[in-house]
Parts: sequence; C-alpha cells; structure tokens
Amino acid sequence: MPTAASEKTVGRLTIYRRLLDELVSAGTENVYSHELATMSGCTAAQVRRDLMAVGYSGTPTRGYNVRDLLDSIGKFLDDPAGQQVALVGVGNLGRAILAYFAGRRPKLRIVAAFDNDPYKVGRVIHGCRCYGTGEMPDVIREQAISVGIITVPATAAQTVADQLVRAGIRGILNFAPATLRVPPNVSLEHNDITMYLEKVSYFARQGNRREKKERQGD
Amino acid sequence: MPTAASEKTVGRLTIYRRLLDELVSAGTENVYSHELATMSGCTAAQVRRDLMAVGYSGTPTRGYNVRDLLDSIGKFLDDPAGQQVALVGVGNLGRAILAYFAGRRPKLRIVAAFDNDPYKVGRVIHGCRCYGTGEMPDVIREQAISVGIITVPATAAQTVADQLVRAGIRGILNFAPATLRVPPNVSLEHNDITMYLEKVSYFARQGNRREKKERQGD
DNA sequence: TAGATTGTTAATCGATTAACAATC
DNA sequence: TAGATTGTTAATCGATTAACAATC
Repeated sequence: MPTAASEKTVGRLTIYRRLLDELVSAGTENVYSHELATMSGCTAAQVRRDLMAVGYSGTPTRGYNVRDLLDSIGKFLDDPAGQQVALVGVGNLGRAILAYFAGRRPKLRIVAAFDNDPYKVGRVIHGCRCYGTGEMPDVIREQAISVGIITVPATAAQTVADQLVRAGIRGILNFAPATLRVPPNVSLEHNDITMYLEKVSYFARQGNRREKKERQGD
Repeated sequence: MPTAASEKTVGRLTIYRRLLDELVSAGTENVYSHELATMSGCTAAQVRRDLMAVGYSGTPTRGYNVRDLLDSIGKFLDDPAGQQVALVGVGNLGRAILAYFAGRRPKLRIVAAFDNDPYKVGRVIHGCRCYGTGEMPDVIREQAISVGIITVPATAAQTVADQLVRAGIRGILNFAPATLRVPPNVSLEHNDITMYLEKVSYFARQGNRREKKERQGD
C-alpha cells in the first residue's frame, strides 16, 4: 500500500472508481488514459499520474485492465478491514445520504444513525438503525466507528463534532453551514452546499468557460 | 463591479459572508483579517487578498467594518437584479435543499421545483411550487431562471441537464453521481457526496493533519 | 516494423507564503 | 509617537502541462 496521496488525487480516484464501475457493468475490459480523461473531465496526464500513485501500471497496447485497476484503486482508497460510519441528524438530508449509501460500499458502511426525535429512535431507516444521541459514545465504541457525518442544524454542529471526537472518531464530514473546530489529528471535510450554489451562480453570470473540471479532488 | 475572481476566492468569500452574517447578529462592528482567518480556517493574508478582490479596503487601526464589508461582498457575489434558481428532483435531498434555502438569500432564490411524481406536482414544498418536468421550458423562460440544481438519480441526470441547457440555463449544480456534459458557456459544479465521504475516510485512516482548510473555494 | 500509449522528467503556471513600506 | 494592521511586492511551493524515450 503506497504512501498518502494528495487531496486532489484522492478526489479524482473516487471519480475514476465510479466510471470504472460503469465500465465493468458495460462489460468493457480495457481502457486508455485518454478515455478515462474524457469521461472524468480530467486530463490524460492526470489520469496516468493518479493511477501511478495507486501503484497500478498499464500497457501501451491495451491501456489499463478495468477490473484489475478497480481492484487496485479499492486497495488504495479502502481500509482492508473496512470502516464504519455514523450519521448524526436524520432529517431530509440525513435520510437522503442513508438511502444513497445503503449497500453501496461494503468497505465503507453507515452502520448507525443518531437523532433526538423519539419517533425516529429505535427505527431502522434505509437499513440503518437509529439511536438516541445519548447513546453515541457507547455505540461508536462498540461498533468501532471511525467516521462521522454531521447533518444537524448549524447551531448544534460544533456540539455534535465535540461529542464525536470525544467518542474517538477520526474523521468528520460536515454538512452544516458552520466552521467546525476539531483536533489536528481528526480529518475534516466541509460539504458547503451554499458555497456550491453561490459559486455556480457567480460563474453562470460571468459566462465563464468552466465545462467540467468536475470537482476533482480538493 | 470588479472583474472575475478565481474559483478559490469566490468560495472563500461565501465563507466570509456566512461568518460576517453571524458577526452582525452578534452586534460586532469591526473585524481584523486575522480574526476572520481564525474563524474561517483561512490565512490572514488570504483574507486580505480576497477582500481586496471585492474592492473593499480596511484601515490599520480598526480593520474592516462588518456591515460595509458584507455589503461589498454582496455586491460582488450577487447579481444586482437577482438570480432565479430551479431544482429538479424533489426527493429527500431536493427537499433538504429547498428547506435550507427558503427565504435565505433574497438575491438567489429557488423559485421552481420539478418532479415527475404527480403527487408532488402542483404542491408547494417549503415555499417553492412544484411543476411537472414537461413544464420546464416554459417555467424557466417565464421566470427567467438562470441556474439549475439537479437532484435526480444518476441515470436521469444527463437528460435533465440537456433539458435545462436547452431551456436557456447558464449554470448547473449537480448532486447526482454522474459526470455531466454541458456546453462550455454553461457553468457546472458537481457536489459529489460520495467523494467527500471517501476522502474524509481515507484521510481519517492516514491520521493526516488536516484541521481545517474548510473547503475554501475550489 | 509502425504507431499509439505508457511512465518519467523538465518547464510552466498559479496560488500561497513571506517580507515590508505605508497607514491610521 | 509607538504599534499593530493594512495593501503590495517578491519568493516559495505545489500541481499541471509539455516533452520524450521506453514499451507493447
């Protein structure tokens, strides 16, 4: 397993993986870097460099074998032992995420949801059991959960983040419109939906050429 | 109005705006670049450079006036005439976005939602009227909608994008796990939730120091 | 072999960081 | 005035792009 890749490379690898999944479904056996490039919106040079980062090599005549490459990317991105994820805040957004990830990645599963609403606690939502927030420390430790998703209102986000960190979580994906403080050893990503909408609106006005780029990484 | 800023600068400006909104609510009158820096996770130098990009100047003794700065950022990011937004796909994610943006930005409003479900068509969801997808061309033209949000399943995303582009939309924010093709004059952002989760999980394992950075821009 | 693609190195580009005179 | 902050310029850093020999 190679050493840590850049944030951008990791982001692009997740895009390649989705595209390769589709190629497998379509029965495609081999793919060239420039084909992955046009599909992903990245450049062929980026694709080749990223695939080198995961330690997979292609051949000049056939490009990359789709199945083997998918396997190598999986080995690189996924924890071999699997990682468990918890989601806090079972509102519309939380339910959307639970529905989307249900059964999608065997190595990265949302195994517990938390909410204050007594009507939700105890139920199974999109295959995921919902617990009361007071049970967070116990459930997170018992199920060896290492990543937390925050889909609560902004006012509660920092409190939830602190609870997750105290319970031993190593990474947080935050959807709340708030800037969180976490210890340096905890990985933090902020999916700022407002930012996305304001950015796309700004550049829509500018009429800028921004076909693709996707998001690729960072 | 200054010329187009970089993608990263625009992204950070949206973060500053949220923080400044909070400062106004708290009654704070002035703020220094280093204060905005610690609140946003950016550096003080980035803050100063970004604020210069919007054409606002501070003073060495008092820093920046919160209200005036907020006004300048608004003039920079927002269309003075306002921009109308449409959302396609009123599932859990679509409803979450409608709820979140309801009445939040007067200059950037989601004025129409579209869905195939006859049960949803005709209803008002979080203050936004829901139309049938067949009405997209007419509604988009009549209401001068310039930005579209795609929250449909991946299999339908490209079709919806094509419809939006044909109806005259200038920017698309895509939440579906699919790489879309749009003309070069249409701004495109892809909010890839899977990518976020896989990235945070990867770096959680690496135990990397990644406190903050937020997302800031790009 | 001929030819397109691969892995790899050097050049380019842009943003971040550091440094500093000007300012209140 | 003294001192911290501002706007601005130069140096640094990292990623992207371009170029090319090696490969099947």
